[in-house]
Amino acid sequence: MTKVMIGLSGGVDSAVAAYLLKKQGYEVVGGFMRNWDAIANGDFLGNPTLNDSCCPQEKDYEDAKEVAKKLGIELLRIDFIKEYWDYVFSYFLEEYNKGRTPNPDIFCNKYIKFDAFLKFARDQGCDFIATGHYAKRVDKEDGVVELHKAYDLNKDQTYFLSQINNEQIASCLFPLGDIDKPKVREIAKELNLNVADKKDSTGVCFIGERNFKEFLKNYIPANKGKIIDINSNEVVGEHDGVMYYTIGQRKGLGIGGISGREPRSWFVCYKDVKNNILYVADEKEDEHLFSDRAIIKNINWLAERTNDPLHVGCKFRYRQQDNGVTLKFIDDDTIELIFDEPYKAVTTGQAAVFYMGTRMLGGGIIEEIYYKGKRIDIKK
RNA sequence: UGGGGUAUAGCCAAGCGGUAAGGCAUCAGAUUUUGAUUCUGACAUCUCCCUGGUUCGAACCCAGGUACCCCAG
Repeated sequence: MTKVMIGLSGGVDSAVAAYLLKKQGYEVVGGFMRNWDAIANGDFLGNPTLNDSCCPQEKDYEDAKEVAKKLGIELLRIDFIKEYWDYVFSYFLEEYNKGRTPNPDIFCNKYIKFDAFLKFARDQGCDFIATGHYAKRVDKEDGVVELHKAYDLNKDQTYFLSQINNEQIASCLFPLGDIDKPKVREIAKELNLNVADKKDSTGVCFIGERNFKEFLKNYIPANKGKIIDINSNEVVGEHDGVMYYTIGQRKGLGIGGISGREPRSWFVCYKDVKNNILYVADEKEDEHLFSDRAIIKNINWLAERTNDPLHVGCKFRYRQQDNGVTLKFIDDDTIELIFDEPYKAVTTGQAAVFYMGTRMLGGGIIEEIYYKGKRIDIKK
């Protein structure tokens, strides 16, 4: 009998995924990962649950235990706190310190859920791991395994899986690939699962929904500086540290009305890390927010390598529509992207993920961005 | 201590005798397994710098203060 270890998070998605696997005839065992320890990791500022008698992760664990009991599967608990810090969080901090905006969850998948956890599962004698991600595994006749967008395009999470390789994909099952979220909730209700109505979790995985700036302050000290209007060069406000902001951001700038000017919303369009200056524009469609070309590094390519330019769909952030781009390999680890038209707020450190139809071809990390021939992510 | 101007929520700013527009910011909620974006809602009620006065009624009129700004010195 094929043995599968499902990552049970204590949420509704993985619970239903576990049920579906069982129904399909697999021998299923659950694995609950714990990757963040607020006390050990010095996570105090802005931590709303620090003083709670039971931290939310323990609540999730209790939920997962109840699900496992109900489904009649064994549940193992694994700590990856050190691995998460070493492979995901230290990278995350490095990126922020460079003034970029990383996506930790993509690296959490690459190094924790689809690597450390996979190894653990293998040691436990499992043939596959499975998760509650919304993504579809497609097995071709020739043995090739492809990863496609989920049937529920609204919940599709292939963006977060863009750094896992073919070998990892081949070792993983995604039971939710062909059903949508409402159906998942429905199944959970039919099974009378305790988590049937549990709210979807958001925020950085394992850390959760938080005041992000306060969270970062635990690791990146505040450093006040000027906010400058990129168009007029006037000082229009003061920030707490350029690291806390990201390109395209509107909230949290604290810029009020300015005498003699029409009151408008301001958007971050450039971060001068060296001089600790935040550049903003007061127009939603300001030219400084756009770019038309990018260099992508850390390429994880799942399809056949091509030297010819390829026109594909590209997401520069989660839940964004596919943007048309022409992709060209510079070398194995570098891709140049020419955009069909200028796109807004493409941000270094974020992932660019490529699609051909529903198939995810791979992805990489946005390294440099250009507009009209000029590099705009560094040096104004 | 000559002249002129302005004082309305955190910031801009309407209002010109009839019972405080709007925007920005902020906060809350929705959306969201990154950071953002987006959407919805809340947000001056011993109140309009202070003290008096006129009036049925004043942020708006009058008088006297106070603060700041500008031009002359």
